Amino acid sequence: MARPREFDETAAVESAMHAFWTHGYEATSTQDLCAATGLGRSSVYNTFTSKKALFHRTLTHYSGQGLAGRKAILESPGTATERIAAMFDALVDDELEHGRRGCLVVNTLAELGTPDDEIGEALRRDTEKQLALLAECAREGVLDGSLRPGRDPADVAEFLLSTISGLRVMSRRGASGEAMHAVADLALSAIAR
Amino acid sequence: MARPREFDETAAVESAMHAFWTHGYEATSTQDLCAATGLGRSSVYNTFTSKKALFHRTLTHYSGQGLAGRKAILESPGTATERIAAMFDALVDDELEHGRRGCLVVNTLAELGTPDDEIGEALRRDTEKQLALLAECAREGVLDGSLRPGRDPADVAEFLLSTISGLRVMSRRGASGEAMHAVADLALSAIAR
DNA sequence: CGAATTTTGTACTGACCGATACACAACCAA
DNA sequence: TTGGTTGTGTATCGGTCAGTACAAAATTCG
Repeated sequence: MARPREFDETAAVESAMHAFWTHGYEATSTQDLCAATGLGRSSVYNTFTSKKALFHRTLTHYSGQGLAGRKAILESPGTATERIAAMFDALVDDELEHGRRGCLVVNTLAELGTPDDEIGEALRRDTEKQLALLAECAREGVLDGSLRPGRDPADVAEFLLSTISGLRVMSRRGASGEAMHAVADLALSAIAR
Repeated sequence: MARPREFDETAAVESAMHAFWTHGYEATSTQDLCAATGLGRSSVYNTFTSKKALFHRTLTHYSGQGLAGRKAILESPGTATERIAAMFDALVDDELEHGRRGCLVVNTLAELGTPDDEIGEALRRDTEKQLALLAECAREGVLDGSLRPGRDPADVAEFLLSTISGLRVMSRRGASGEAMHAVADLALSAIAR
């Protein structure tokens, strides 16, 4: 072995993540990334190869964290309806507390679409996992009687993810917490028993 | 007077609009705009002042067109529920036909947030007008009996706009037409009698 | 201690960015 | 025809972009 790193790689990824999150992919320059992480250019390129590779790293980190948090909420005790309501509450709270950054995945989808590269693949994978998580919850809701039966759980999952995306966009445009809660409540009323 | 323009200004705005729409604000260079419009740099800058000014022009053009189309649908004959369903159908058809560009306003909100300048103002104004249109429809729906009463029309409008945004993001990530229709149907079921 | 290996800081690369300068072309009014 | 005015094409501006070259610094192992 040789000279050791003078920084924490995960911390650097998180700093870069916030830079990309608030300013978007294109508008975040490599200089911005150096400033955000506190690293020199050499360290950034030596560790992360390229801007795009660092963004990909950032995206998978974000996705992993987000999915873990959502999974924790959707697999907590209570009826499926209660858990979905808690998920919406957490989303709104998060937006109000952290300055309406929206969702990195949604922001990236809107800015870049679904590119035919590893970025697009990361976006697709995140979407699939979110849908799987939500569909499972929809199935449980029918069993525990808190969700209306008769709908395809996959459709319910798509509806919930669409509502989540809608709320993220709402937050991005500065909508009030009350308005966001009202939207979540209406969405819930479409599927709750 | 002097030498006349050799191009149609509105056509140039529409060409620029499609460039911004598909690639985003930052990723569209002034060279791209010249190529898309067929104009030289001089003509672009002489006519539109700057990239940002052209984008603003593009955004207001988009907003005006979009609002006019939506207004035509939401003020057509039929119950409010039928008209809202027609609006969703038109949105899904539009996305399937035109290559999943999403909505320029949603894409811009996600990429730039709500900046404290004329761009942000244009985004806010579009949102306000969309909400006003949808709220009026929600009010009519209660009167004609096709929408469930008891909800604040402003909340219903926020819910519908959120669903629209969600569908636009869905389209951007490549969701199927069936999935989008299912989401629209579920959203409608939350507010229809 | 020194040889090998990796990180770090500084300087730099060519390419492209948005925007401009300016000569010239094209038109109208007189 | 001529002078005034505006549009267009070409060349170019300084600045910033993502990425790299390379030497000095810092560590482990022999």
